[in-house]
Amino acid sequence: MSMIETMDVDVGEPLSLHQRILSDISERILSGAWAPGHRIPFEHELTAEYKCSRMTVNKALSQLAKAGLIERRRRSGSFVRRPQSQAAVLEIHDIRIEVEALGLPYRYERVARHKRRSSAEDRALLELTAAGPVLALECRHFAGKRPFAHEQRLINLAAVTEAADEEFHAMAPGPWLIARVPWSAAEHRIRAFAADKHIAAALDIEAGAPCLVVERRTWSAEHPVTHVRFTYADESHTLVARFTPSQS
Amino acid sequence: MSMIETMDVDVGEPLSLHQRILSDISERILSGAWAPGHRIPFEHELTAEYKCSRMTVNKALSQLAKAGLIERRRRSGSFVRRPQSQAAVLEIHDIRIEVEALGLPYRYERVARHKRRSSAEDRALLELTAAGPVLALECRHFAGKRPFAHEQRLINLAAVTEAADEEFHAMAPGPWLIARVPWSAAEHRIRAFAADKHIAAALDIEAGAPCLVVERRTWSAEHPVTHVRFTYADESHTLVARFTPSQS
DNA sequence: CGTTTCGATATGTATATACATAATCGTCAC
DNA sequence: GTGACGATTATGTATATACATATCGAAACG
Repeated sequence: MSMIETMDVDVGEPLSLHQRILSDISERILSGAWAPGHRIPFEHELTAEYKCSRMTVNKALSQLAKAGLIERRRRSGSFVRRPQSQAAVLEIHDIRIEVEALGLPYRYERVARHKRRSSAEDRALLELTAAGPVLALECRHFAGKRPFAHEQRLINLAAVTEAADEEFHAMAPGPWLIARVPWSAAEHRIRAFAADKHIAAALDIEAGAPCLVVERRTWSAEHPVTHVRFTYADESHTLVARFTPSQS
Repeated sequence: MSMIETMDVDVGEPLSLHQRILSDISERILSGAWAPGHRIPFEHELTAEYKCSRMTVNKALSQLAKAGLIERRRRSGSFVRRPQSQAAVLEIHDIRIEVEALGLPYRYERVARHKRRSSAEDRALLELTAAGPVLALECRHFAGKRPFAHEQRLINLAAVTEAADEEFHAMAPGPWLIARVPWSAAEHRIRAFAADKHIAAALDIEAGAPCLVVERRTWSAEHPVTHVRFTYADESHTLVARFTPSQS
């Protein structure tokens, strides 16, 4: 307990053994040391290398397999996989958060609200099969004095009955829904769009200006909940999606 | 073995026990039966319910925790978490695949190729700190007779030396790189853009038309590899991102 | 009354073990 | 040669067990 502290092992945090195996192997794969197709050591070899039981190694390798980094074949071993499709994680934040991240004051405004029996168009947007009551909303989100985004939303009242009595004067429908309805699936469509007259007026931009449009459909346990279309005013507004191979 | 087959249990595939626990619980959470904040049964209770060992239950719950559906607290139990940020998975396919999925013949064309010492702009795009050789490429991707996408790419030759001698006449740089360089991280930026003269000419569209632009930066084990900007011609071109809570 | 200590409890991690399952290899009979 | 078949091998799944660790709550104590 004197000078032996000079060991150059960087302890950092005390990683659990199975996490150490996991990060060891993913690093070797991602650095290219183990190229795609390479057979990684058998469980019993790793058992020896890390001096642990097969269960621990197995848990780590199973996780790597689930993350898509390796492929496991019985009797043959485990092999480094080539990433097939570039999948990136797109974080879609609440607009208030986005605006406040820019350091600007956020303001919300409800433009219109209609309760109606779903039209054919409504049903197409919500992917509803049967007719039923829906709530149609139109809102604006401001960053400082300027309109930041325009929101057109449909809520399936059969799935969210409490929404029928909500005016959405003070609270935006997004956060309101998130707080109430557990959502099990969502689909986003992203595209470029030339502002039409209505949108241009609402966002105080020129007609024909390119806008980023994000449409989201949300389900809660098989039931369509809501469809929303956000149109962003700022031409330079960007969405960011990252891919970093799943670690733990 | 006669009429007892009328049991309304849908067997489907023989799920492993721990997968059954997993999907059971996630369904109860996503359907709202167990609301956010609800304490789910203790491991020893689930052990009794499913008549299995604690290890099996533990494995399933740990997975749910990693997927972010529940939060585990020692001594207190496991609780349903409120989804905090909407994260969706964006699949970014190779353009050839995208075009062929539309049922159209795909064609690739290299427009320009320059090898040069990196400019300040190049370094900014690649997030390079030091100067070094880069390869700048400009390409077009066709769907049938019409231009589908325009590609502007920079390759960091310090990281991918073999690219220096490649002409990219027949093969697009995307698949070429994928086949050679293991990438460990990628960042995508998505935005709407009004076509300038150069892009409009390359894509055979009108100047000022709204285009979807996807920029991707790729790293391989800490080294910047490539930066690419795709500009899509078709105004109705959409990216799709899905979120479905991680199952297995 | 406040603080400290300690036991109970639920999860976290690892082991040794067992048997199932899939795939490959070698052998042997035809 | 070749086709069938059993042995071998690596992974897949589950169990019982053990001990570590964080934390809550209640009893003990100043």
